[in-house]
Parts: sequence; C-alpha cells; structure tokens
Amino acid sequence: MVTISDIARLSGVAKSTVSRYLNGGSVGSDTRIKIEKIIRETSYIPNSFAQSLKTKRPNIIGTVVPRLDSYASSRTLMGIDEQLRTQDYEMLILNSNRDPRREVENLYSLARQKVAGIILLATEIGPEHTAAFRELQVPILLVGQQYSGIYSLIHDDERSAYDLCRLVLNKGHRRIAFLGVSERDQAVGVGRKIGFIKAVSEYKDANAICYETGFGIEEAQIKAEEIIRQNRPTAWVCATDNIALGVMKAAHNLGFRVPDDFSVAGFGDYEIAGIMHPGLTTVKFFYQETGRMAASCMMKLVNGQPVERVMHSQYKIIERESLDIPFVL
Amino acid sequence: MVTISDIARLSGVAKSTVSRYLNGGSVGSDTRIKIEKIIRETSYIPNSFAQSLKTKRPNIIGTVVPRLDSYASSRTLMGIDEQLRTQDYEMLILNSNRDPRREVENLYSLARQKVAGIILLATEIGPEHTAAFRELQVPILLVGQQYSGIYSLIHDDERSAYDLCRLVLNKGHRRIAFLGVSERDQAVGVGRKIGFIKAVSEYKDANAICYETGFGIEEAQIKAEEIIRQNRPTAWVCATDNIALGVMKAAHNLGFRVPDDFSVAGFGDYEIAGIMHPGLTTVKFFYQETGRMAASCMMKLVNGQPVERVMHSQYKIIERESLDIPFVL
DNA sequence: ATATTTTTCGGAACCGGTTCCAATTATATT
DNA sequence: AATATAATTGGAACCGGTTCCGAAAAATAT
Repeated sequence: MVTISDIARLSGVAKSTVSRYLNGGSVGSDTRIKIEKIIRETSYIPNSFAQSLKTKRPNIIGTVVPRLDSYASSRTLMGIDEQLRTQDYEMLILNSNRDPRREVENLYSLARQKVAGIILLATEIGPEHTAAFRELQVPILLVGQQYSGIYSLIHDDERSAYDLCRLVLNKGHRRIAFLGVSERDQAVGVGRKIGFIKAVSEYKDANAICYETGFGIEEAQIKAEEIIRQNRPTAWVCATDNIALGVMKAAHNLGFRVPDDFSVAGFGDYEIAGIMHPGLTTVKFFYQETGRMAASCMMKLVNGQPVERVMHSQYKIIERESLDIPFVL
Repeated sequence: MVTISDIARLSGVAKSTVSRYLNGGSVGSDTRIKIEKIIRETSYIPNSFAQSLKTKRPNIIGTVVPRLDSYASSRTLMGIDEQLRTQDYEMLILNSNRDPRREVENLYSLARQKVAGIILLATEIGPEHTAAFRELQVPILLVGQQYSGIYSLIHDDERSAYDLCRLVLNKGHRRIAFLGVSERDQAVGVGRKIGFIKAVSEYKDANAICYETGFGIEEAQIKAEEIIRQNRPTAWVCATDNIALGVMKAAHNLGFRVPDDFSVAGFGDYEIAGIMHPGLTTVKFFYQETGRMAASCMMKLVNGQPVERVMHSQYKIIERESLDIPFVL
C-alpha cells in the first residue's frame, strides 16, 4: 500500500508538505506539480484511519437497524440520510438482523468507531441494551421505542391504535379481532394493543379478541385462517400492514370478500396498501419524515442543544376501501 | 475521551500491558484485576481507528447500494451480510440514493477506509465509475450489471426476459406491450428489453410495442393508463414487479380485469406478487441467494483465488394467475 | 543594496493503539 | 541452593496521517 511517506520520498519533499498539498495548504507551484504527478502515478489514496486518529471525525452518525428488508426501516433510513447530508454528516448503517445480541454488539462497534451519535431503530430493549446505554459515552436516540432516561422518538402507537379502532367501531363493527405481535415489542406489540383495547372498552356492546402472530405475511395468513375457522369477527385490526395482507389473503383463500364479509385495517401504509384492491385502511406513519426528525434531533444532541426526552412523530389514518362498506351485522 | 494510556496510568502499568490484557495476552492475575477495575470505572472503549492503523483490518467488505427502499437491494444486502458473517467478515453499507456522483464518492470513501473489497449494486456505469475501478486498488464486484474487465455477478436479464415472453406468446398473446425503464440501466433497461424483442421476433404474427417509464408504481400506473387509452395490448411484460403493479392498478382504474381483459407479467417476485389477487406471474431472481454468492465470490477475490469474470445468478419463472386464462383473441 | 514581510518547506511531536524485545520475576528441575 | 525455564512486564518503535514551529527562500518594501 502506498502511503504519504512514499509520496514524499518519490517527490523529494517532506511528508508534511504532501499533507499540506492534500489539505489545500500553501505549496509552491513546482512542488505542487511534482506531488500531483506522483500521486496520480501511484494512485495514492489516503488512509482514513490515520486521518481520523489525529483529526477525529465528529461528522458520522451511526444507525443500527433490526432488519434491512422492512419498509419502515428503509424509509426511516432514507429520511435520516437525507437530513444528515444537508448538514454534511455521514450515515453509517449497521444491520443486526433481528438479533438482540448483534444489536448490542453493533452499538459497541459504533462507539469504538467514535461516531458522533447513534440512532437505534429498536425493537426490544433488554438489559444488555440498557447497560450499553449507560456505558457508551455517545448521544443515543431511540426511534420507534421508548426507554426511560433515553432520548426517544416514537410513533404514537397507542393513540393511533385508539383512533383507528374508534373508526372501526363507528362503522358499526362490534365483534373485532386484533391480530398483534409479541409483547416483547413494546411499541408494536403493547402500545397498539392497548390503544385498541381502550377504544373497544368504551363500547359496552363491543367485543374484542386479541391474537398474536409474527411479522411475516404468510405467518399471519395461516394464523388468520385458523381464527376464521373458529370465530368470525366482522372486522380485523392488524398490528402491521403485512399482517393485514395476510388476513386479506386468508379471507380470499376461504372464500370471503373484503370488505363485504369483513373489514380489515392495518398500520404502516406500505406502498402496496394504496395499490391493491381493495385499498387497505391503515395508519400512515411518515417514516421518512420520522427519519429526518431523528437526524435533526441527533444534530441537536451532538451540538449540546436541548432536546425533549420523548418526541412523537406524526401519523394519519388513511381510509380506503377495506373498511368501506358499513353492512348490517 | 479516555485512552489506553489513561488506563495504564491509572492502574500503574505500561500501556503495552493494558493492550496485552485487552487482547488476551499473558497478564498476571493481580494486574488483571487492577486493569479490569479501572476499565470498568472509566467505561473505556478502544478507538478502532487507532487499532486498525497498526493491525489493518482485512475483514470488512464495503457495499454500495443505489437505494435503500428497494426489494432487490435489501434482499441482496441480507444475503451478503449473512454470508459474510459466516466468515467473520463485516459489512459496511453506503447509500448513494440513486445519485451517480455519490456512488463514485462512496467507492473512494470505502477505499480510504481500506476495506478488503467492494460490492457495488450498480445501476448505471459512467466514465467516473470506470476511472474509479481503474484507480482503486481494491477488489470490486459488480452485482446486477456487467462491465468489461470488472468481476460481475449478473442476473440473467436477457434470457429470463426471453423465457418469460415465450411463455406469454405460448398463451396465445400476439399484441404485447413491454413497459421498460431507461436504457441507461444496462441490465433492467436494455437486457430485459432485448430478451423480450428476441422472443417476439420469432413469431411472425406477433406484435410488440415498447414503452418506457420509471421505477415507481404510480409513474407506471399513469403511463399504463395513457397507453391503454390509445392502444389495447392483450398482454403486458413489465420490467419490474412494481411496474406490473402499476399496470394492474391502471387496468383496474379503467374498468378492466386481469387476467380476463389482459395478462400481466413482471420481474422480481416481490413478496406482494404471491399475496395479491390475481397473483403476479413473474421472474424470481433469488436476490438473497445472489447476495450470498456475491459475498462468497468476494471472499475468493480477497484471498486471491480464481474467480470467473462474469457469473450468473439463478432465476425461475413463477406462474400465477395474472397470466392464467388463455382467452380467445 | 539592504531590510522586512510573506511564502514555502522540513523536522519533530503527536493521535491511540499494537508488537517486538529485553529485563525482571516467579516457578520448576536437578 | 543453584540453575533452567516459563510467565509477566515495561520501553521503544511503529502504523499513516496532521499540525506546530522555526528555518530557508522568495517576494516586496525601503
């Protein structure tokens, strides 16, 4: 590997001169030409480790994502990236592939790389996480989950679930199924379920049943088919759009029609929700905007400006046909 | 920031001893305890720049992706990550957000970070790219695009398009539209179109019309509505599943049914293709498997083992209902 | 022509680790 | 007890850059 010393030797100057040349300091025109030539010939590329060692680099923000193939994650990442670029920051992405151990490892790895801050798109927060939060001397921002003492940017899971469920109730439904996920996921698993239950409990004659499945479409579909066979809710509130898709597929497989036979609603407003037919009524979370918020909040943290402990992203209920037809029950 | 020298000073030993402790060298049990205590108290975290400066780190592979919110990209990344982990390599993701300039910058940035190799999920290869390829003294693997002199792992765009189009022709269609993308995209834009045209040209009575749109669903939908109004192909071959979704949406909007009124086929086998109704006939590209291939190929390059210049990933045509009903034309 | 200012450049120290080597200490062997 | 061997430790050099400082050279002023 060719180093700055090689360049210096080959062009007959001191390496401090080469460094100055590279960083736009004052260099005589003939030495400039000599150095230029050598650099071109050797296709020298500076070693950023060596650079960062002396000059630090407070312009990199690390992000840790639980998975790469998720609409929410990737949109949020885009938002973060977009916002960081406007401030001349760079984004470093580390994937933990749904593995909590890897997630924690990634936090430490970013700390070793001396990033200016860490944005964690979190799922479950375990004891190792909190230990890391305590130990790491880096600003950390949690997105999508809340944890006491840590800056958090959360989706309004409970309130949006409440609103969505109210909408379903207003359509006349009284036998409603909630198809959620593991309660280890505080936001999606717990928050959305609580909002749902709260809304249902305000209606004396309403009946709620809660089920649990995973995040995959197929898993949800199988679960839904099972549920339909033993129980016949008139409406489904699903913890994610993917789960809603599974329910709709199950309905179709068993010869039922949406929304004629039952209504379905989800969370996320994935791109497909507006394209499919019937369109899926869902809670839109503006992930990209959330990413931008996360990034600018992190900028503030890095610069020592005051930031609220808990922030909320916006949401909006998008009504589409999957909830359209208020039928007689 | 607390450094190894601080730890050494505080525990009354030389920093070489601390270093040895950290790396599992021989350290006496009492010094071990002293150092341990200090490290815990100061929550010391080593600086990985300093570490990498001396010990290099040939165990990081950089990847550059054109966008984060793409099914193909994210699945491929997952495959790369999965495979690299089995070999104790790490993956560094840089996003270029569809910006060729950023893409090239990212290549140089990875080179400065002295990664062991670079996997580039490419779209368009311009002159700056080729300059970078020449200059960078790092193994580079192109995925999804081919460029002479560069190791490439490509999807069999042309052949799969030919096969898919043959299938459409076999169903009896003779007036077929191809809805593709910009020809600056060598693989998706050119390869798939050529395969399509080749298949059509083998049928004397077949009629092909090629159109162009972008990668977005909505853009494709608008384009398709426009086309339907002036022309009425009986089948559509779309360069991506997203484009196919746009066409199906357009058909629906204008009161046509798929596959009754026209057949539609795509490329990619996005998750939704099997969930929606009618299911979308498409070319499955096994992106995750491609990612794994890319990673193990990169391992070989890094280790100086021989690798073929051009490799092909697998593909398979998945027949679903969108092409199901051979109707009388 | 000399004095002064400005520009250009080399030397050395430093960033925070790792590693080699020699010195010291502890343990085993005879 | 003396010696051989092994384990532990500190010092110094090094990785590849940046930066500070002072000397030399060049440009400008007097």
